[in-house]
Amino acid sequence: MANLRGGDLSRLRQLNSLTAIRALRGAGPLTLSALAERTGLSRPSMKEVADELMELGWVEEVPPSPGTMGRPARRYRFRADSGCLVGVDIGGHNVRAALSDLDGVILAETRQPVLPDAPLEERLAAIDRAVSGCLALSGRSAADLWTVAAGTTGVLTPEGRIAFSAAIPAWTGLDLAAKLREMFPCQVLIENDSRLAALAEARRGAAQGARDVVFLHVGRRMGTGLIIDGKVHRGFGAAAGEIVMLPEARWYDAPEHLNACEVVPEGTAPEDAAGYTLAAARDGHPVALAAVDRYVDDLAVGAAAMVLVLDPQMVVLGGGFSRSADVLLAPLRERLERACMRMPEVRASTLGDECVVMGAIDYAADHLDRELFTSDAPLTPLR
Amino acid sequence: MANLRGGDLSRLRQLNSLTAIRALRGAGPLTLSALAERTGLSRPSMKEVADELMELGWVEEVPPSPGTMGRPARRYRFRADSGCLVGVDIGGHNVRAALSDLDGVILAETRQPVLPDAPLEERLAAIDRAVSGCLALSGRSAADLWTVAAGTTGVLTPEGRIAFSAAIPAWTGLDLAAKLREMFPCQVLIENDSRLAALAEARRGAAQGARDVVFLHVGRRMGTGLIIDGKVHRGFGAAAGEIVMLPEARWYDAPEHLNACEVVPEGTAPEDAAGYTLAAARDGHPVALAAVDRYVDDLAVGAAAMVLVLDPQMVVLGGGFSRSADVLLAPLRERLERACMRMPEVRASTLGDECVVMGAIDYAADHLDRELFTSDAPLTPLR
DNA sequence: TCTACTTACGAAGGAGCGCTTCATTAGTAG
DNA sequence: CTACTAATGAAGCGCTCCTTCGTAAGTAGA
Repeated sequence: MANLRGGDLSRLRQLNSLTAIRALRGAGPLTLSALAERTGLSRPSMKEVADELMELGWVEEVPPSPGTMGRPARRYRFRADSGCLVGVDIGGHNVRAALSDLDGVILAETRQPVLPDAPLEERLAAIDRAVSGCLALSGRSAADLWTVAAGTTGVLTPEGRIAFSAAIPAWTGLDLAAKLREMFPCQVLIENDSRLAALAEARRGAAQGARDVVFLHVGRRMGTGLIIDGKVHRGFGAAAGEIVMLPEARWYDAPEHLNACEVVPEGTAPEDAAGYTLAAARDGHPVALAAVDRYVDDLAVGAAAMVLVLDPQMVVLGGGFSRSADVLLAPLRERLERACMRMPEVRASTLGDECVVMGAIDYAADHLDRELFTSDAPLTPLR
Repeated sequence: MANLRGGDLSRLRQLNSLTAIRALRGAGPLTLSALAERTGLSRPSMKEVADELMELGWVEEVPPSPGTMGRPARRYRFRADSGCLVGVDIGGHNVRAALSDLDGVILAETRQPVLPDAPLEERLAAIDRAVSGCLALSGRSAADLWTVAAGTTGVLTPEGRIAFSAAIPAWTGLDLAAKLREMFPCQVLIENDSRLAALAEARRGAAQGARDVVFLHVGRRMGTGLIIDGKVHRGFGAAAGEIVMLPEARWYDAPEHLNACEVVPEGTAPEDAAGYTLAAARDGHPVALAAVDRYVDDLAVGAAAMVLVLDPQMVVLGGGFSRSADVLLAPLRERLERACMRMPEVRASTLGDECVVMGAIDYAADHLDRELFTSDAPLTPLR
């Protein structure tokens, strides 16, 4: 029962303009005839719409494709380059950023290392450098920025404050949304990093095409992201997916099975320990295999809870340990098979370390689409 | 990226007609001027739309309201009576049905007792009697039926077959959707009963207005229903909410704590046992209180899992035991408070035994709305 | 009962948008 | 150079909504 407003002829024109933009975004440059066919409009009407969109700067003409029969047709394309979106992944050890055009096509990526216990200002400066780097690499300026979407570890509030972050001590309590709004003169969105990773996997990664996805971040810390009906599910208080808090789900201490294994050399840094165990398990070392078994036993409990609650089409394994998915997937599948009502597909992440920035870009693009296609306001001129 | 079709003037008229219907459904009979103001159309245009809707039978005129200044204004109302929806709750011991108009306003209700181990044909006959009864009570005929929505216990397939039902042995394997389609010459929808109860609570019960709701059916069997973003969440394989299958969630055997309590008199039928324990607990009987404590301990584990995964705005306690919500709510809240990241509101069901039929009606009404307001087909004449 | 006031009705005229039709134009193929 | 193909551009039509204005049908007060 959303919209009670009727419309007049300008509303119809607006609808048709948006339909044309949608068609162009979906299928590259199109001729007038192709556009008319796709939208169901007549050619003359389509022409008028296209002229108006050119006038406003949303669309531009490209040279006709040569070598066709008959008179060469005008071709139009959506000006995805008339603005840009930035995705930021603010992690403990790195700040990553990516810049894309309005279609979400990545144009530049940067990474800025930062220490987990670095003071607040230092991390914010790293964010600034990462974004500036992307702008420089792609030859854009801050004025071209339409949206900055940031993903970070920790529990967020619906307004974009950091309620708590174990990985980044200086982060807890920060009003990140406000800080970023000071830094960037554009729309700013904040989300949890696992949720953005889940979105990226659902849009361009292992779970492409699935509407309901459970993303499991397996690493030194456990995290999850839910995609429900194609959208990020954040929950009423932006606290969805925190099953790690439930002792009975056995997630909190699960990574210890890998860290405390005796195949790990004496004096290994805690963040590297699990890697040894997973590598040894791959080589068939029985002690390591037993540790992995205990780890997956625990992992499967929380995972089964999520699968039973949501019945997703797919489960995607991401995060640091998912580099060893070959060791983890089979036993995880086996345990889920036993526990679940209907077994979902279980896959390893295909996007790796860029998962979160990609998800941030997709999140920003989604937001833009919603603004564009659900608003009642007429299209505004660009530039 | 749903709709790539543009539209001509008839599409605009269609949009405005639907907007008018929506406005009329939302706010009773309206005068032309009021309608015009709400929809943003001019009065003359509104008149034309209204004339067309009257012609098609979707709208009719009602006598002007007397005692107003100025010339009396024509008033129009949506003809919610031009069709009807039926909701059916197929339980172990009863088949309930309710009939509503197209706005979901209940016009008749019936109940048909049936034995849990009754053969298939007998239960189907009870469904037929329950629905016929509603039609008779409201003076309608089967030809007025637009949609029949049925909720039943058990695990369903996405197509409306019964994959498994513990409560109704004869039910397992049945293609219920097909059977009901044979019986009723209209749209037929099948859903799990707990999901429909959840929908009813979210629309007209304890969780009114909440977009994300976890409904817990507590009784001799445990069940859940999820409302996410205002819609029933069924999952990819229609198996969402089956957390009772997970041993670590401690739901499966939870009711035993109440059944096996020593305050239950010797020889009590198993379905009545828990009632004694809950009643004794209300009276402060220490043994019963201890049993309730153990029960809620278990209940809270699965509930916390769902809350942590989804972060709903509200948790609603329904099902047979929710009649003793006064005994259960406080301890459940206390345990959730400890386990959860963000504490949702926890309330008792306000709809009681009619929960499922109401939910079925709401489900049918939702389906109708989607068909009406998202289709590209022009409005068809009624009658 | 009559008059003033209020509010809705209905008809007329105009503007915007999309449609169809048809002669024209700019290419390729032989 | 000619035939063929496919897009272009202009003209005319019909529909939907808009604004404006005189008229009609009630109530309130003298």
